[in-house]
Amino acid sequence: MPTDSPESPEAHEPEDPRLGLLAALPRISRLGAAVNRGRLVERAAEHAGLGRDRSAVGVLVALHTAGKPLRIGEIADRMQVVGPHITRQVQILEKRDLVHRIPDPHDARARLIEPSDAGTEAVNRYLAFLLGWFSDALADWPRQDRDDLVRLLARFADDVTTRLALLDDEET
Amino acid sequence: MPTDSPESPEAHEPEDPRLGLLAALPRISRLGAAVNRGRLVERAAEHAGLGRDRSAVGVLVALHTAGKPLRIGEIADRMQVVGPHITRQVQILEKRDLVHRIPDPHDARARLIEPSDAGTEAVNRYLAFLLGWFSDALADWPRQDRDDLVRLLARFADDVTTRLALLDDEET
DNA sequence: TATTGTTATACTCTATAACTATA
DNA sequence: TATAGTTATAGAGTATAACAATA
Repeated sequence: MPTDSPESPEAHEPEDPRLGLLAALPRISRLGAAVNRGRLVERAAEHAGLGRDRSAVGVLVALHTAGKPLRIGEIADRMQVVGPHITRQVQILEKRDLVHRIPDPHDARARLIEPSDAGTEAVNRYLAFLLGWFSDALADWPRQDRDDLVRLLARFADDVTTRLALLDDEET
Repeated sequence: MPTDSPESPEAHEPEDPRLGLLAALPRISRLGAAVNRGRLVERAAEHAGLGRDRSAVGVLVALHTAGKPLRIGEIADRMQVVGPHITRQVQILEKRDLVHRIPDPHDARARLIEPSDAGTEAVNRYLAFLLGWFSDALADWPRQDRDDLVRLLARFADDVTTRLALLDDEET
């Protein structure tokens, strides 16, 4: 029995939005775990010939998403990790010829990280595998719901990303 | 230029649903990272007096979500990790008196893990902090969008969880 | 014999600190 | 002096294998 309902004006009383959100948090967590470190992504990586280097795969995905070569720092920001971690993942990827380092024309301190042909092909296979799996999961959904989910989820994630950046800034 | 558009019959041509999904994947990943291991959850844990034990916090959240004592194996399943990991996190939590082990009346091999009063209070503060932050992020959204997001996200996550369980089963 | 959990061990992920080179 | 990146090191997160106790 709710303790904080000073009035109940109508049958369609809008419930506390926090209740739905509370239920959503663990689900976001599980979803994130599934996309970041479950057997599904393990399989996808295997299918793409990427071994079991989750973090290095993340770098390739970040490069794919950006659609252009990125500096170490940019990759670190997008992945929400610190620089040295990316330095090492990139070294691993470079040893496997999945990425190249090219000089940044605007700054001699930095290098741009660019996927090789093999890297591009691998990340494409990786994403195609994941995409197929999630498409199957949504196959029975009404188109409207599917569209809404993708649209709202994108907006939500972008809002959250923006606010997290503010949080980090204010920490400095 | 798209290479796979055999026809363009109308302005509102429904685009390939995979395109939106492709854009959604990295966002799910970022969202998951924010909820599972960013500075936000670090702050929330600090605010709740839970130190920096992300994984142990996860156990407390799992217990809170379940609303009842859970066995080690059940916690591991819900968190998508293996048993020994949970054994250790629970040992840490027990040392801090944040959980208790009680015998499982139905099976002498197992024990049920139950949050202590301190553990319950801590996880409540933790979730309240997170919930407040996410509520703020959604504060400017139209109520309809907010409701849709929460509803569709929950359904999606549950679908995915079900399908992941099938994946694990078929691996055995 | 199968299942629940624990112990022991090792590998991956990620952060902090100290440093180098360029701006 | 500030910024981009690297090296070195340490700690958290997580898995696998071998085992114990109970079903």
